[in-house]
Amino acid sequence: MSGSGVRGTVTMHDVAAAAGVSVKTVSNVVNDYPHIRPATREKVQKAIDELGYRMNLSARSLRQGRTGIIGLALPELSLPYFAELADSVIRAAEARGVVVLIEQTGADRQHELDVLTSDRRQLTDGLIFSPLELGPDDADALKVDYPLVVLGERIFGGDWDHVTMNNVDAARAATQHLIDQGRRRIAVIGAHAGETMGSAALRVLGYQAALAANGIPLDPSLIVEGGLWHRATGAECVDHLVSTGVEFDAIFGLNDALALGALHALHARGIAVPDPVAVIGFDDIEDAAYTSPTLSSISPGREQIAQEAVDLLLARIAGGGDPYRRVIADFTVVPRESTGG
Amino acid sequence: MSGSGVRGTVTMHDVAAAAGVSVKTVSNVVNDYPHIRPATREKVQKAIDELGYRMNLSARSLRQGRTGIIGLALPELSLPYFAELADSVIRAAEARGVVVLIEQTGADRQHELDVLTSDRRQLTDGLIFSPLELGPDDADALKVDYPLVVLGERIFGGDWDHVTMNNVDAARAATQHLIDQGRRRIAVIGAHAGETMGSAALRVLGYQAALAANGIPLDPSLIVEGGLWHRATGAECVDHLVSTGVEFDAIFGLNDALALGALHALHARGIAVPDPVAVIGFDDIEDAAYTSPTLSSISPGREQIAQEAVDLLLARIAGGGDPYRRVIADFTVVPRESTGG
DNA sequence: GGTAGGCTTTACATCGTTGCAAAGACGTCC
DNA sequence: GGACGTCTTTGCAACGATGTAAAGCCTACC
Repeated sequence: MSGSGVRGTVTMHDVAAAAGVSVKTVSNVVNDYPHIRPATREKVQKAIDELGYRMNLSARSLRQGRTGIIGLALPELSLPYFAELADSVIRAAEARGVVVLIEQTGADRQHELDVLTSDRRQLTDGLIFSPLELGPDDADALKVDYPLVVLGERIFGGDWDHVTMNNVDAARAATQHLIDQGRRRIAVIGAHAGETMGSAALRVLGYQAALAANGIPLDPSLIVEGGLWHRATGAECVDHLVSTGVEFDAIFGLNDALALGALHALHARGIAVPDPVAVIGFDDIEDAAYTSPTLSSISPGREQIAQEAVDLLLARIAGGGDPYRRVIADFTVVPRESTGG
Repeated sequence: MSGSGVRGTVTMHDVAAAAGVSVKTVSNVVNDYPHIRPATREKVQKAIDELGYRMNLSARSLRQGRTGIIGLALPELSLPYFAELADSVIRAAEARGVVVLIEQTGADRQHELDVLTSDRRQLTDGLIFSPLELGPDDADALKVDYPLVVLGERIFGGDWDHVTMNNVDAARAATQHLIDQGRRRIAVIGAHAGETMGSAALRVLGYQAALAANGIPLDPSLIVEGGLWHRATGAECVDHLVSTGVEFDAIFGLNDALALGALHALHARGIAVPDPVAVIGFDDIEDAAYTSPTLSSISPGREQIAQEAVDLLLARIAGGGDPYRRVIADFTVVPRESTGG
């Protein structure tokens, strides 16, 4: 405990005094300024160790205009996909020496807008933003004066970096996988009517493309609306399908939560999976490997998305007016029991 | 965009100049100092609005020694219980005007120790800490000079506030629930041999108490070790049970992830739930309501825990040398299909 | 009319760090 | 021997806010 008085009490001044050098020299040592005589560096380091000096980060932030914190805005952590994404982002950030401040928007449009202009942006050097409700009309709101990386498919073409995946291709692959298992009456759950951007719209496009490529007619009654992609919604969609009496031999949940809800509802009605009804999800959350039956899904390259997002953001924070980039992460189909895999 | 130049460019000085008052008066207005003439307040507010002034939080932090950020250290967000806990903590914090910096310890002892002394503690006004690996021997490490609220059951009796639940009673209730369904050969999965503190030990105690209260003999072969409370561990525990040939008609997973893994393994072996084997978990994560069959569990009052933790922490940050408190959250048994409910 | 005392406002120093520019130290080269 | 260039170190002035203490302004009361 030598020298460690009240918290934050030891300043560079104290270290400088103890080491017999100027404050600036201490600063230089701490910041690895190259031109320091080894003997000096040693003296200073010794004083630092003895006094237990810790740099005051607020002071440094004030001086440098940087906090070392990045923001991550997402709908909510209780959605497993976003929890896992946050996990990956935090790990990636930690590996690069920054920390993460998480803000939940609750998938509320106004809240998503607020996050962009919140006072908290002061605390962060940049923001990784995963909007669910903003649309192309809100592009102006994204014209912010701090580094921004946008995740997802809702808004394009602005002055920011973008990390996304090929939703159309991935959904096509998911659908093709079902077709390969001999399914022809494939329901999609979680569609968003009227949208042309966003994961829902793009994934439905992929679904339609796969059907077309296989000469399977599109039956609109197999496309079920579902606003929030929660488990409960998935169950409701299945209830809807069953109650309308449509025939179907497979379900494509536009995300895993929907698919989990679907599994639940099918089970409750005594409909077995994968026969007569196969199910595939999207996101490949951890749960998918532990449901009964296990859930086939699309793995969106979560780690890759997180790392790319953090890298892009940090590069932007570091400066350099590189052109804004759009990174497309890889996906893979993960077959499990729910599609007979 | 009037007046909003480069980010952070508008300072109190600018506002003061525009309003024709001193910088301190601007500060007073911003901080709701009571003795300000309405006319002055109005002038200043007008200047603030026109210039788009935002307070520089780094400067305020430096001056006040507070950042408005609280830390939350937990094992990992990809464990649903902790994701949901983080969700609740962030909401509670937001309602009280502070933000949350999340650090993952990966359930690694050294990492848990590091978090307590990390440079990042400089950025936070206090810490909510949910250790998994620290034990009573590490109590000294928790003697920190910043506000600390500890969650869980691993360490007691130090100078910090504590939010926990009655693990023994809750586990007893879970076990009693199984007994009430006529079960007598109840396996417990996820036990930690040799521990006397911690959720595992306490929950096993509750389990034993329930057996004793019902005159059911304790069979050690029904207590299965399992270090990390992940889904995979739960599956392994069941595999172990089955392979040793022990007879059992119920499984008590010491948390829901274990129970989910157990459901998975039982399903894979064609053993139905709840008959012949009933399953109950602990934590009542969202998933529990959507598994097939749905999973009975113990709801630990997550919201309450989060709110109490944030309140205690903020009270401690605000000062006042109140005696350290220990809050015990309420729990409820949530019966679902996996126990025949 | 003078003054005590409360309400408003202000100037200044300060929080702990880093950028800047310049000073000092030292060796080299002509 | 002196000028020059490089390596080290330094003092000072910021960064943008707030605490302190004091000054100015009123009102009220004697």
